[in-house]
Amino acid sequence: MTTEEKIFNAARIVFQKKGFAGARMQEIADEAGINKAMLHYCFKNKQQLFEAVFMKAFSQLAPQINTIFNSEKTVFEKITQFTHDYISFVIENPFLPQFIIQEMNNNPEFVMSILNHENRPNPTLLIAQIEKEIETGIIKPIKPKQLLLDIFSMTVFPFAAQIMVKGILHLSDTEFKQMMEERKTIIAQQIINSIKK
Amino acid sequence: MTTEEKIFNAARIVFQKKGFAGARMQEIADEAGINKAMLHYCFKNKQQLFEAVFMKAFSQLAPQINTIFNSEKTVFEKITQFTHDYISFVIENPFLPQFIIQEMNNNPEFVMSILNHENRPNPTLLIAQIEKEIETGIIKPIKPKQLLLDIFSMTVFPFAAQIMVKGILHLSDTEFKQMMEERKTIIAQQIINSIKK
DNA sequence: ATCTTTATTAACCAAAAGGTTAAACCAAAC
DNA sequence: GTTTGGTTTAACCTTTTGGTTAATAAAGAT
Repeated sequence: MTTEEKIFNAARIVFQKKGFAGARMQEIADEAGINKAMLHYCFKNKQQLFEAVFMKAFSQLAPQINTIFNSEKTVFEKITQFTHDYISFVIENPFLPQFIIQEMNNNPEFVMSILNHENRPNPTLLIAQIEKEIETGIIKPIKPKQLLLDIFSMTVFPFAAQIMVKGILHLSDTEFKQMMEERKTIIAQQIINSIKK
Repeated sequence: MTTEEKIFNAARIVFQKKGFAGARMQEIADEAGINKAMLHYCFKNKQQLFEAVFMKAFSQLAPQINTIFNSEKTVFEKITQFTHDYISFVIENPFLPQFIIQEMNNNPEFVMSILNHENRPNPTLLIAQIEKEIETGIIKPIKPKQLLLDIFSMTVFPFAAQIMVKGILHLSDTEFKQMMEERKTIIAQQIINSIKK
């Protein structure tokens, strides 16, 4: 592992745990097991290091969504596949959702600039498809954007609010993980069940 | 408005926008229109000022939940009332969910200590009730905790991830607010529809 | 009026944090 | 072996930040 990779991984860990404002360059250096000056040798400054980490995190999440949303499947198939794949991915990266949401709120300008080009999550095609299937009579007349919001809410929220969820529902780490495993299939069933005609 | 109230309100605004680590005492003082030394005259230090703000925020959210969850209504009525009332409240305090979730993740020790006494959200009664209604045959056989998680996810997530949601679904402030108004009734319909026998 | 207590401020302080520098290290090239 | 280039570090610098202090203003009490 190159020094740059060591720094990047350390930065990812610290930024995801503490957020941009709470993270300390010294802590990142310690985590990486190198001198603080090396951070600035490899990355210009804290902001740029953070942007590298954030961009990576975001670019891991976003394209997945598009691939599924813009495939040739039916809406029901897409919902089933998305919830399953997304939860599988986030179980392996449980800090990502909270990290992205938090920094989006604390740093909207920077994040919006990312959202404006690249392979950002783009639901327009899926929305059109939902409208079509509503006309065809496959799906009940609902608002597509509300449906999308439901899907995202049910998949992402439990991870974003992980600590609170564990606290209120009295879940151990393993119980939580097991609930999330169940959700891989439950969510799609539940949603499809409530919108199919 | 007393000076202490001015400080508290200013602190609430700044903490909710920037989080604990990102907030600056000077910024809070400016927001309150007073000298920085007054902060320390009224509140011992940043941590205590933050805890006051956080506690207030949390104590606004939590008891509401209990009142509804432990009332004498049916599960369907509780779901309907909770989603409606909760969204109404959060529309007026749109920064609260993200604020609480963020600080829970960044400061778990402190927050868990709050979750351990007081009138914390306690779903045990509601869970028992759900199990009973499943036996009675009113509700399909589902896992109560998954149901609770669905309800929270659908109500809270859109506010916690507000910026991202607006960005991805291309919503203006008013469009977002209108969607949330709709959700006051949509969510309960959707959930009840998918779990009633 | 004067004294005492409570608010409020400007100026200051020490520690923390991000960032820089100049020197040391260490490989490969000659 | 010495030079040359990129790495790495210890020590240092500057700015920011939370927090303090000592002096001032305002408000009650006597």
